[in-house]
Amino acid sequence: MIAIDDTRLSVVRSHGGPSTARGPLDRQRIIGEAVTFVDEHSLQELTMRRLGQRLGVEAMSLYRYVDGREDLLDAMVQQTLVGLDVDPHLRLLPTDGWQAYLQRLAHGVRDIALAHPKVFPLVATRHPDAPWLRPPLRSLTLVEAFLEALIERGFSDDAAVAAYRAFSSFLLGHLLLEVSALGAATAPAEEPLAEPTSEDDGNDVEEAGTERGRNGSDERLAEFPQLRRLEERLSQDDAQAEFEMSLESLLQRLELTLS
Amino acid sequence: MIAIDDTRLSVVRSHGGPSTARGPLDRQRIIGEAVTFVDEHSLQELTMRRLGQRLGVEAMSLYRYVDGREDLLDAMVQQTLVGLDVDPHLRLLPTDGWQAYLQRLAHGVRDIALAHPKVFPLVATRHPDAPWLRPPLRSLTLVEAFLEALIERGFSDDAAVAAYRAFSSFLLGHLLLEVSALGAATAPAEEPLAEPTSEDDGNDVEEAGTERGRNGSDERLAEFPQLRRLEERLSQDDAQAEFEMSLESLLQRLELTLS
DNA sequence: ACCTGAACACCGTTCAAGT
DNA sequence: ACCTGAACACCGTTCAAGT
Repeated sequence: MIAIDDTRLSVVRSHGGPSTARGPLDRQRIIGEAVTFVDEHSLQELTMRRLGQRLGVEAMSLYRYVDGREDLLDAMVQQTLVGLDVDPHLRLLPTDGWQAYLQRLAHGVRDIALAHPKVFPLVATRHPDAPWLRPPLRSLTLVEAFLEALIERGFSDDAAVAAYRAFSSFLLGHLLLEVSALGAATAPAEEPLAEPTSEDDGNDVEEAGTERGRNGSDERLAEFPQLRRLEERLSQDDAQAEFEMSLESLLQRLELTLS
Repeated sequence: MIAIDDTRLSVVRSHGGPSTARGPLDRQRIIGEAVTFVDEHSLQELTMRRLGQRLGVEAMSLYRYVDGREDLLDAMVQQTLVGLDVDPHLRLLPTDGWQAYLQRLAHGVRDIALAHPKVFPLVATRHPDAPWLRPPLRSLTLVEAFLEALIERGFSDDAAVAAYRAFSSFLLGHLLLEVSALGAATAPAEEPLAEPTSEDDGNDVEEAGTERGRNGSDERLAEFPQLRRLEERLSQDDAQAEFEMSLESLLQRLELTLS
C-alpha cells in the first residue's frame, strides 16, 4: 500500500481509476508542472491541454486557477525567479561590500538561467509588470534590495539607478547568449522526429525564384576564410569563465562611477 | 476576463482593387509583409491565415514559398538583418580603425532593433543556424567582416573571437532592454481591443485562495521605500545616451586586450 | 504554374451541467 | 467546490482538385 508519487504520469490515460492523485489541484502545482514541462520539452509544446493531461485533469480545469495561457507564462517567469527574493544566501550581509552582493546575485540569476534554459527567453522578453522594471531582475523585492545595497554602500541615487540598468543588460546579454548556445547543443527537443527519407535521387532542383537558404555551414564556409579558420575557436567557449571576467569588469566600471 | 475574438483586420484591399493585386506572389513579398504585419500588430497575431488574407490569397498558398511558420519566422529574422550585410555605410573603410567600424555596426543593429521592436525578440532568441553564430550578429557575412576588421587591425585570433562574443552580448542586453521598455510604453498592441464592458462597478472581489498578483505598482510600492523614492528616476531613461556610454566603455575594454 | 476547398488534427477559452 | 462535455472560433498544414 504505497502511494507511488513517481512522475511517470506522462501519457497517463487514467480513465479507469479514480485519479485522486494529489488532491484537488492548485495554482502552485500547475505552475510548477508547467515549468518542468517546458524544461523537458519546449515552450512551443506547452499547451493547456497537454498540461492538463499531465496533471490528470482536463484543460478546462486549469482556468479555475490560471487566468489563461498568458497568465500562466507570467506566473512561470515569476516562479523561476522567486528563489532570488527569498534565498538568504543572496541577502546583503552587513559584512560584505556591494561587489560581493552583486557577485552573488549575478550567479544566482545565472544558476536559474542554466537550470531552466528553455524558460529563460520568457524571463528575458516578457513585458515586465512595471515600466521601470527591467528583465531579468523583475521583482519589486529584488530591485529594492539591489538599490538599497548600493545606496547604503555609497552610491548616489543616480549611480544606483544606472548600475541597476547596467547590471540588467549585462545579465540579459550574457545569459541569453549562454542559454541560446546551450539550446543549440541540446537541440533535438523541438522537432519530434524526421523519418529517414530515401533521398539521393538527385532530383532536387533548387526552386526557381525561391532561393531557400539551406546553409550547410560547411559548404558555405568556403567563401569566408576567417570563419573557416576560426570555426573551432568560435565553437568552443568557456561561458563560465567569460561570465566571470565580464562581471568583474562591470564591477570595476561601476566602482569608477563612485568617485 | 474578456473575449479575445474578432480582431477586425478586415480585408485589406490595398487600393480598392479586387483581391489579385500584384501578380503571382513570391517569397520576398510574403516575408516583407510578415515583418510589417508584426511591426503593426504583434508576433502573436501573426498567423498564416491572416498573413494570407493580407496578401490577398488563402493561407495555403503561402506554403508554396515558405516552409511553414517556423521557416517564415527565420526568414523574417534574416530579412530584418540583411541590411547590415549590404549597407556600404557599414563597411570597414581603409581609413578608419576598428573602433569606428564597431561604432557604426553597433548603431546599425540598434537602428534595426528600434525600427522593428516587435521583431527583435525573435532576433534575440531564435536558435542561430550555426552553433557558433551568436545573436544578434547572425549572418556569416557579418561575422566574417567583424573578424576580418579586428584581425586586420591588430587583434589576435583569440582576442577577435572574444571581442565578437563581448560585442554580441553587449548588443543583445542593451537592445533587448531598450525594445522591452519601448514595448511597455507602446503597449496596447498585444490585446486587440477590450470592448467597453458596462461593468465599472468596482465589484472586483479578490479571488479567495488564489493570490493573484495584480501589482498596482502604486499600492505595493508602500513597502519599498527606495523604489518609491526612485520611481521617477527609474522610469525615465535616455537609452540613447546610455547606449553610447556603454559602447564607449566596451570599446575601451577591448582596447586593453590588445596590448 | 499557381492557387484553393475541403479536411485533419490540433489550439485556447467559455459555460452550462454534472458530481 | 471542483471538474468536465460540448461547443466555438480559431490555428497550422496537407493534398487533391481546380484554373
